[in-house]
Amino acid sequence: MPTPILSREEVLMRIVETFRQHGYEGSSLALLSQATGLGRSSLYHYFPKGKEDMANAALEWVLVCFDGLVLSPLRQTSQSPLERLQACANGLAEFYADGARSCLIDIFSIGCAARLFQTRLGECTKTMIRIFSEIAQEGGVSVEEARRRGEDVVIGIQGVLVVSRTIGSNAPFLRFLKEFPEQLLRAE
Amino acid sequence: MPTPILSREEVLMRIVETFRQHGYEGSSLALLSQATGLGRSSLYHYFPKGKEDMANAALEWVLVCFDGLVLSPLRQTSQSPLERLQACANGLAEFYADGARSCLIDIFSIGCAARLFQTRLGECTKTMIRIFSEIAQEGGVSVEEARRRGEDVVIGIQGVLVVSRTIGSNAPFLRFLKEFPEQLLRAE
DNA sequence: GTCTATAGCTAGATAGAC
DNA sequence: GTCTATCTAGCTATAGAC
Repeated sequence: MPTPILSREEVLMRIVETFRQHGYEGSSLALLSQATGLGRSSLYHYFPKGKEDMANAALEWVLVCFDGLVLSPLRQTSQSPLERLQACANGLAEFYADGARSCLIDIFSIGCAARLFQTRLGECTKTMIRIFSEIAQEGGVSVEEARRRGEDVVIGIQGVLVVSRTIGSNAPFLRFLKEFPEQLLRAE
Repeated sequence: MPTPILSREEVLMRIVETFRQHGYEGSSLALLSQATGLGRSSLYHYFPKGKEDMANAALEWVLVCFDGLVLSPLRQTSQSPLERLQACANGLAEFYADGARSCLIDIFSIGCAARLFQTRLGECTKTMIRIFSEIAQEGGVSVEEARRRGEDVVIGIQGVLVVSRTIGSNAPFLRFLKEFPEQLLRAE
């Protein structure tokens, strides 16, 4: 069969999807090979250290995507904090496919992947909390309260993904997206 | 060596702990054997269908524990809704070891365990939402709003466990426990 | 860069002695 | 009930031809 030419980004997207669905330990090389259409050897060509390399690249790539879709709208200082948060909500909807996708930060915090990635995962979570806190502060919320609300938003994102996944419905996810911008900025 | 006599409950607790830490696919029979002190053959004696049997028993057992520690305080109709929720918060602290333990409902919703358990996991999540909603209604919250807040509590529990786990701190978990009873019952 | 082949290991599961 | 031994299958990873 003719090898379909996949860009590195397309390969990474499919690897990410596999890890999201099956977790680190559940993503065998056979699955990753099938998902990317690349043979085992090709995978080792792109990722010499094997599965750990793929997971690392997947995590870094997904963080780039997350930044582009979810965080960069928050930096559009030409818009109001509420407008930026609504754009961010749209980014979240796309990034998580309306709640159908899991978060790799959650997935990689389980099992032996946790030991490999825990430092990075902690950094990411703390960064997300900080960024949402800063938006709340821009919206006039006091420093301490903004810090709590930023944490609450990240808690909400992770929690609503788990709930939506377990009940097999995106309704909680969609409700969360609709409500969190005003929750973050509400008067104290 | 003399075989330590473990009750079925103690065995189950250790199996649960293993699944919580390593996930379904990451929990090899070797790990489960080591965690329980039982040889492979003994494990198959107690759980004839192997790993799937163990995971099933672990899930059912953990639900019994959760009911005893977290949900049963909510049924103490001699107390006010707020008092019951504070007792429930204490139960959550014990059940999740102040946020250090993961939730098996989250863990089993990933990978091939998801296919095995998704119906049960959905039931559990929906039941939890319903129970917290009912407490909110008892506290005077309207039906629709109580439904939303019950969902928010379950979202909060799952989310704060993920956040606490990834940043390696129980501070978010402890704050959540302190705040959620009044959040659930607050005036509309 | 992709292929086949295979090493070397560990997985889950089973058999039969005691 | 627990033990040792073992099966088959799948795993990650590597080697070498093309």
